[in-house]
Amino acid sequence: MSSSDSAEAAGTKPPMRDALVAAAFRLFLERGYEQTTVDDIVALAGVGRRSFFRYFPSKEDVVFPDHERCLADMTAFLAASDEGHEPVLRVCDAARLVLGMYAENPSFSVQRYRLTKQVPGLRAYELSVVWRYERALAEYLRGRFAGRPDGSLRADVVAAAVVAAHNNALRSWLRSDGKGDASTTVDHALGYVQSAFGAPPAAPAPEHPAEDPEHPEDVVVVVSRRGAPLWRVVREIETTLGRE
Amino acid sequence: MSSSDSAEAAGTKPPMRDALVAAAFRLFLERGYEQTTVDDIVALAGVGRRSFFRYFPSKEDVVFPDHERCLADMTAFLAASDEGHEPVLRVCDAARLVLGMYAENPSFSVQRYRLTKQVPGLRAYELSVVWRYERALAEYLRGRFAGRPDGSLRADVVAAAVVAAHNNALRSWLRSDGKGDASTTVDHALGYVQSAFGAPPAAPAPEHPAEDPEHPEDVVVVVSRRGAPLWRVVREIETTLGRE
DNA sequence: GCGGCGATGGCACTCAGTTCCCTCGTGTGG
DNA sequence: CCACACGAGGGAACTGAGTGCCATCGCCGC
Repeated sequence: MSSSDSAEAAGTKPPMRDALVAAAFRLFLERGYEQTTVDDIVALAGVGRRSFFRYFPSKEDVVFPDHERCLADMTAFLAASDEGHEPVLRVCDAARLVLGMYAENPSFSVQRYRLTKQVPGLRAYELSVVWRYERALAEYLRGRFAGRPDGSLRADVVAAAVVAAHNNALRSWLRSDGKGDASTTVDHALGYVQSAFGAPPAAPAPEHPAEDPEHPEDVVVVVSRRGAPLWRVVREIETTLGRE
Repeated sequence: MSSSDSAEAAGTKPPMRDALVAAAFRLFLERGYEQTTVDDIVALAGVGRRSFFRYFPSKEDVVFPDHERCLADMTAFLAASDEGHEPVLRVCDAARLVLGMYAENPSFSVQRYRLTKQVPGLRAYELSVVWRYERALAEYLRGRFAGRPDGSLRADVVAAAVVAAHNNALRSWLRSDGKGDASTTVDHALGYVQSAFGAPPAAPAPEHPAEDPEHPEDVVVVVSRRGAPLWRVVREIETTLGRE
């Protein structure tokens, strides 16, 4: 955003912006989001009404004051990725970046979660924010999957799955008032997505001594194939091994 | 919605609602969405301003006049599903239901697509609509996956993947001005999701005579497991069989 | 004819968001 | 020292979406 540009570059934070966020959340928690007008917020913060809209293009934006910066961080993270990184793993790490932002201020995140949960307008706004994250992931994957058959489809589906897994873990963490360990939960959720799309789970610490990933001689598979499609074989193995 | 209740029951359509939609789209296409006020619409339709908001709770709703009914249809479809239906396959069929609504009026769908593509407010609104579809799918899957480990996570991820695949195919169809066959495209996209989540692709016409899905005796798998995770085994089989 | 009653129109209001202009402090060149 | 530009903030007035309230009209049963 325009405000974070100069602020981030100079390292100084505009006190007015923070004052507006603080005033807004006090009123939102006291009497509810829709019962609070912008005039109420600026009156409490002691600033002019016009200044509110200088810092936040809409009333909803004050609820998500740092998503613009986080989105920029994620975009930069993905742009800095090269061919050496496994694509699905990379977008999972990008998702972890977002989780980190939530985990920085647990109490603030929990308050906001309670707000967005019960205010339809804020839920809709949050959707548009999440959509931009998902688009960023999908765009990155689209570039990495270029050439593969159904590259664009795979990119969209994987991005949606990663975002869904991230949000599932995040919401579960937020529902527990930010008490537990967020990264553990999200690692597990993203591991499921990675396993579903054939990518290795994020370094699950090999238990066996000196296992060389180049020579998977500890995996011996004998398949007697009589025309069964792959999904049938996979399901057979899943039930045989007893659910991963 | 309130209006479609009585209309659907009686089979008669309120002419006023349709007149408002027609007037709105004429103006939206002529001078753009944001350049058209609700007063313009009601003036062209020859009705009172208050009546507009009786039929459409917001200006955005007039762009999606039948999604409320479609969402109800999908909910009913899922509610009518019993244990006999494979869950992932079932939500894919539910997604096809939505596609059918778009395919009913190709020209209208294409016009709306062009509109939502370039108006941020409409894109945000469409997200909230899509979100409700996704929630309906996820709720259904949550019920079907109850008991499985990570049932809620799987439900969210699969629902998101199905919606993403559906939207990818739908948008590709809309970009081609609704010329090609929409269901073929979406079948292919949903087939990818089904294969990714171990569910059978949509009835790929078994080549072998009288294959009984209850007795998969034509699949013989022998796995010598020495601590390898499932994804390694699956990858091994994939390379062995040569990519499905 | 009379009294609901549902659908509609009309008016006034709130509030988000924008436009335009003012003020004030700060620096800068003459 | 003064004039002037400039940027941050303040504030009045405006547009437009959405709501509440009430009057009106047509229709139906009695």
